[in-house]
Amino acid sequence: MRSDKLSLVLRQLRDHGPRSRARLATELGLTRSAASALVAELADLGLVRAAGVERGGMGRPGTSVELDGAAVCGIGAEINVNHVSAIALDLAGHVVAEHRLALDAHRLAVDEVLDRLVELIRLAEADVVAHGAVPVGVTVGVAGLLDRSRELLTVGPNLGWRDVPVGSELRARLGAAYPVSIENEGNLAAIAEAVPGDPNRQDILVIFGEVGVGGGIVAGGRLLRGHQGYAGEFGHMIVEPGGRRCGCGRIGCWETVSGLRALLDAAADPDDPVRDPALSLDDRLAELNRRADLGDTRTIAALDRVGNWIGIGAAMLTNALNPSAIVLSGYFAEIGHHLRPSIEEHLVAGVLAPQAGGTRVEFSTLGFTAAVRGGAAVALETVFDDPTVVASPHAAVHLGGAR
Amino acid sequence: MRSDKLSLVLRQLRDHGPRSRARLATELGLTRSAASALVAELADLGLVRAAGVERGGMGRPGTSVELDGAAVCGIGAEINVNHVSAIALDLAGHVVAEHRLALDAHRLAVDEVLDRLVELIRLAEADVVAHGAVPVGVTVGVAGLLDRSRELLTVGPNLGWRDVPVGSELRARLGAAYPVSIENEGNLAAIAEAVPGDPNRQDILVIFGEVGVGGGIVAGGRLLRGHQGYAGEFGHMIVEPGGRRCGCGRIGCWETVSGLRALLDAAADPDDPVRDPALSLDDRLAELNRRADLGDTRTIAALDRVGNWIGIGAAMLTNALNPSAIVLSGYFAEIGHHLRPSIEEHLVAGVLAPQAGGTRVEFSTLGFTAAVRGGAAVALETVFDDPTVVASPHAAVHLGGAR
DNA sequence: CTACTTTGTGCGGCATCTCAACAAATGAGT
DNA sequence: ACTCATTTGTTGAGATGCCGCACAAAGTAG
Repeated sequence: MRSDKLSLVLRQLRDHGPRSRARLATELGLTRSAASALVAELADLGLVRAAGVERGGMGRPGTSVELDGAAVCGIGAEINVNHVSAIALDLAGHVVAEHRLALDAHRLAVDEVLDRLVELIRLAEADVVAHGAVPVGVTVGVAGLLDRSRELLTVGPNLGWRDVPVGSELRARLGAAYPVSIENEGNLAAIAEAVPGDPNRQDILVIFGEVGVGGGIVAGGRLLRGHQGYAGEFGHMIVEPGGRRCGCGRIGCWETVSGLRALLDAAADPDDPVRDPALSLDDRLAELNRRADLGDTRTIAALDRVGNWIGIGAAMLTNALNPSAIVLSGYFAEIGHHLRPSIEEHLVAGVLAPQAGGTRVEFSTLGFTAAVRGGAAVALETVFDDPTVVASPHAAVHLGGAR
Repeated sequence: MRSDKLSLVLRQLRDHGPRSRARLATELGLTRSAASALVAELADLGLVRAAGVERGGMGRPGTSVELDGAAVCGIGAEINVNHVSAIALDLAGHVVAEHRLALDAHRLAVDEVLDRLVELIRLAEADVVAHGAVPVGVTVGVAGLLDRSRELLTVGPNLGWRDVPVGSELRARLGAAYPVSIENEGNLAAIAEAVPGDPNRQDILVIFGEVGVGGGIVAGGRLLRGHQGYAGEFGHMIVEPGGRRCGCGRIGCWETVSGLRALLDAAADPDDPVRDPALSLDDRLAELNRRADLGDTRTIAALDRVGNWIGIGAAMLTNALNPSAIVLSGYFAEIGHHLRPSIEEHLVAGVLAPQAGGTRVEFSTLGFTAAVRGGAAVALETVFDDPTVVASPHAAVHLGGAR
């Protein structure tokens, strides 16, 4: 009831920016009195504040109201092959804390990886509390298949994990009352790219490339999880029957022709220094960019080849989903400049709708923080769903769990 | 406000069947008094009625309440290459009227096709009124791409139509106040297969095969339309680069290997009687079924080949969307018995998630009424969104438009 | 300086939900 | 057979929250 309308107002401010009470009223179909009362309550909760005046032609100018992010934070975390990390975002999306630890998930025991992750979450939480904000929950992204309940990691090929009850393990470490949720990494990256309120970011397809290729689908502003939660495994669509063998055991998976390994195999001989495992991913990609910029034909051909395959796969998905944008993330973003022409060519060629249905090819600017940002956004969603949680005893439980 | 809770109760009855007021209250988080009042109001509107007693262990047994479909009807209609048709479904999903007219949309002018369709809609409407029900709107399915507003048919390759403002044309014929909406045919077929309340029918993929192959996606119980409304064009995913030329001008589209023409080309020589255009589609498929049952190797090989390709495409879509079921509709359903093994084989082989993510292969039982049923369901959704529309003056306008 | 427009707030009224009490209808126990 | 516990459905009192309206405040247009 009340919380429903509060939610409406808070979302309107998030999605469309600062505006006056009167404008909120007309846009949301409320009376000005109701809008005033709701804004007053949100102000009491510390979620909105005054933001100057709104001059708009004749009549008395309105006093603008805007989101006040400082009161609450959501925490996002990630378990990946080479690192664990955590981030805290306030309600307005500003970074309040960021922690990252490099490790080799393959070599360490599952328990140890989870312990390290929880340490980072605790650090982020301490930062949030020091910042004077209330942490409202944590969402952890995992590189693997999570079943419908999103508590059990069925299989994480790159981590080398199988049937790990990530949810209960984390709950045991963080406290049972602490709001913890688990989500696929690609799905979180997709959420991070979907900007609330932007009509061009409500139906998007995020393709995340590293060694593997994954991603997520946002449709109508909502994450598409599928029946069991396995949606978004684009990397294992079979696009080249009779092609190369994939790490998953199949032949011709999309990631065998568009993943990082495919690019390196095509661009460099086994003894090429760019393939030295000691080099960081960023350095390798910078070197490939440099070679392509200098006009090295082999590098350019390799980038074109990968771009072509990305375009072919993207076109299939676009026929099925008609997104407003395809956002390429992970390593794709680093070499986006050289990929764009070949991707767009195959996209336009392969999509039935004229002009490829208006789908634009974009490259993520979030780097490797995409998943954790998405996680924090998921945690914050509880506040937008019911703004009163900030004041409820539940919030005190969170702080209790943090100690 | 009120209509919101009424909507909640009405949907609960639709989704989970008859139940007592007390049960509605606990399931929906209301008090028994509120549930009683809401049920009384729905009964006044003629949307629910008593339905015997509900015995459940100790205590006083409850008086069950169920949906009363008879008061309102939604109308679905369809413009296809060989026919136009209309159907009327009451709130409980029962068929109240059904009309169909064979025609050749290619040879007739656009205006004439629309005139014929409107005649069928008027007939269905008259049946509804004679049945004592109120028609709440009509949704028309069209075999082609409809842009975001779903008023303009951008391109309908099989109809031979381009840039036809179907929405305004129908509104001009039916009356401006009459609630008309337009939707892609495959999308409506998908809605028809998604049964409200059934957890195994909330995330489904419908693949509709005739000469062309199309379909629709239902995710989380809601139709996925995509940014411009072009989602579900599975038939033009390019699965066989260097393969056969498609009617859309591209090469290797999925429908070139799984559409009706691909099956007939593989199963029969050009002079085979099964390819006689005078034969109905049903008769041709019955003949192919007969040959396969008798063990004709060429027919079986052709069916296997089509099944393999369907399985390959279905696997790609399943990796992306993880549906609970893939529903094969149109001509696929008629020969489903012979397609299933090869489809399932390729589905399990091509999907990353264990056991193909639990996705089941199913065949539609709705025949060629799928799209119109989906259209009627869309029209009825306005009643579930706000049950008070039945009593509002708006409903009177509908009747006025029908005269 | 006046007329007009628009914003934000305060107050009575209405609709709707909750809470508590009660009668009705059944099963369980003696 | 009778009583008691349990659950249902209804009723009335009270609380909550939104709407409609009136009014002061703060600007623009002429």
